[in-house]
Amino acid sequence: MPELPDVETLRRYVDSTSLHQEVTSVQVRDRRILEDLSPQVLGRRLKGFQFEATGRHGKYLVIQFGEKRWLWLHFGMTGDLSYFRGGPSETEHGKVMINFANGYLLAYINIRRLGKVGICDDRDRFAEDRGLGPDALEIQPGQFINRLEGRRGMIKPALMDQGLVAGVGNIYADEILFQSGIHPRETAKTLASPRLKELYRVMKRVLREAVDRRADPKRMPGSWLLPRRNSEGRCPRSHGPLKKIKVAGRPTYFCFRCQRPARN
DNA sequence: AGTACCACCTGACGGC
DNA sequence: TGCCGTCAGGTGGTAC
Repeated sequence: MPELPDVETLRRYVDSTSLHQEVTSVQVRDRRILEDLSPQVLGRRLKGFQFEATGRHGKYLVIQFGEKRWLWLHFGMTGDLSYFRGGPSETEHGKVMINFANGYLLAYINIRRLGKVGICDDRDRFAEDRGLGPDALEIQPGQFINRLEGRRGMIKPALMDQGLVAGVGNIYADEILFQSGIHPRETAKTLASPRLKELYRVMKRVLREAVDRRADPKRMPGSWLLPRRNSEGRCPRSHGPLKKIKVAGRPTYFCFRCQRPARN
């Protein structure tokens, strides 16, 4: 799941469920999820504190629990959160369970365990320390164009490069390129600045609309690629069959009519 | 600088 | 039914 719109949806979920209640204990079912942190230290740091505020940078969710105390979560490909009343045993794939004084708990779920959870004390340096570029919903057009133009590589991997722009993953990269009419293998260098500006606008619009729809594929507009992103899918504009290729090792869907590769 | 490939993981699915 | 290969919305490392 978790690209920017999914993580933003999870952030709002935490806001609406888990703030301003005392943490009574923490269980860690799989310590490999923790980055440079033992379950004991995590429990000790959180116990007695309350979650006060949330933030997000790209695909990272951060939760403040004190002055200069932040819990950060990355969800990998299969991460999720669930807030419920009951015992931690009720979530088979819950890897980190945070128990609150009201008897509810917030479970960090991750089937494939390709995610990480950690603690940091400097929110302002978080993105920099992890080598993340500006958040895709915060980045300014000039910044975006500067970061992409002149690159010799393909546009799709550039769009997904978290060091350039943070938040776009495989699914939304396909959507953004589709709506921009850009072939995923096009080199960034061949995209003149007006086209990059258009790409920027489409990126923002797609991500905002996806957030508005709570990142739920069933809610996405019929004009989007996302709901048809499978081997039988057809382009919502040209009605031609979607092509499936690998770009930078990732499955990539596009419409060969609407997304013509530029001939240099 | 860019690319290709591997590794980390588990579960779902199609083919035989 | 059951086994097996392949694939999946992420990232980091390595080698060319």
